[in-house]
Amino acid sequence: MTPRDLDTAFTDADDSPGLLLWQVTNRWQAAIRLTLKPYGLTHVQFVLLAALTWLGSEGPVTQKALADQAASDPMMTSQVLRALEGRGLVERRPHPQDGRARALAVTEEGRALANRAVVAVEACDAEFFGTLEEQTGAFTRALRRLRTASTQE
Amino acid sequence: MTPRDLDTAFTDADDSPGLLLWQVTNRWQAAIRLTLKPYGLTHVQFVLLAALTWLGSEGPVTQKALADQAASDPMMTSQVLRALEGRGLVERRPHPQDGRARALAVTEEGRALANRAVVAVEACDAEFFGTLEEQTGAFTRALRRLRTASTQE
DNA sequence: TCAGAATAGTAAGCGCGCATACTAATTACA
DNA sequence: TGTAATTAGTATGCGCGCTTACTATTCTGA
Repeated sequence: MTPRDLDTAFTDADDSPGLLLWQVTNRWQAAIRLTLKPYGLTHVQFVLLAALTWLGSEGPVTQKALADQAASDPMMTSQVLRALEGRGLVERRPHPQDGRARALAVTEEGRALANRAVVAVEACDAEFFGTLEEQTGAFTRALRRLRTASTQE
Repeated sequence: MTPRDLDTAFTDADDSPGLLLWQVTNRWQAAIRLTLKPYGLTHVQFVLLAALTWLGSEGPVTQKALADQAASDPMMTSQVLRALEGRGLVERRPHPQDGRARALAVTEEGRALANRAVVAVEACDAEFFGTLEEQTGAFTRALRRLRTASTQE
């Protein structure tokens, strides 16, 4: 197929890294959604729960700190954490030092769920990116470079 | 930082290709959104308008055919095309052969807008993926492989 | 000390991506 | 030919990603 009415530099839409990135991410999201369905978690819920579990339950973690760690925006973080709190997976106490902030903590149930779900997610990722074989490292490195580059702008 | 309470295979979250893919795509979407703002187009609107312009205005193009070409889902396609029709960028006539379908056509104004916007989008992509330099080809190939692999499942 | 700037968190709202369900028209097949 | 299966398109609804605007609290510096 040849474009007649569109002045594009690409012969085929399959050569556009942007479009491909978009399509691949949509498919990856669908795979993750399917994987997490048995655990009753959405992707963002899983990411925040896992990140909070990662950060540990000793020091008081604010929503801002969690959002930074998970690269999630503050609004989404606030909304999802309240949902997780409603399910008893997370606690949101007032922060001892900062009156504006929340002191987050994973419950025992939340930690257990995170650890069960993370196994499934990593298996899903391994399957999804498995087709890259020995090029997985280069692909991951490229993604890391793109992320930091677009942050600097 | 070391995970104490999460049993993960990754030392750092930056090693997960899935998380990186998600973050990079979010930043790319933000860049595209900013680029298309002066043209009054969202990303999906641009993709569908450009794809329809690409397909040409001679034969009757159905929404299904356009959705397949653009890898957009039928619901989104329907909704966005009605918005584009409201702005006079697209026409949605009844299909001459198939009573269920719509015969899509770009208006002159729509074609002109698509051609102006595509320049900006390709410049945005060039800037965004420019940091990959000579590895851009390998990156694009990896994305293409991931897309087809996840389709087969 | 105290007024202004910065920060943590939330409300409301918009467009996207997708799932489910439905209507109307077409196609396939017995 | 007539009925079943398929297909094009749309309504509804949910969660995501983000923007704007707002409150309450903390920090900063004259």
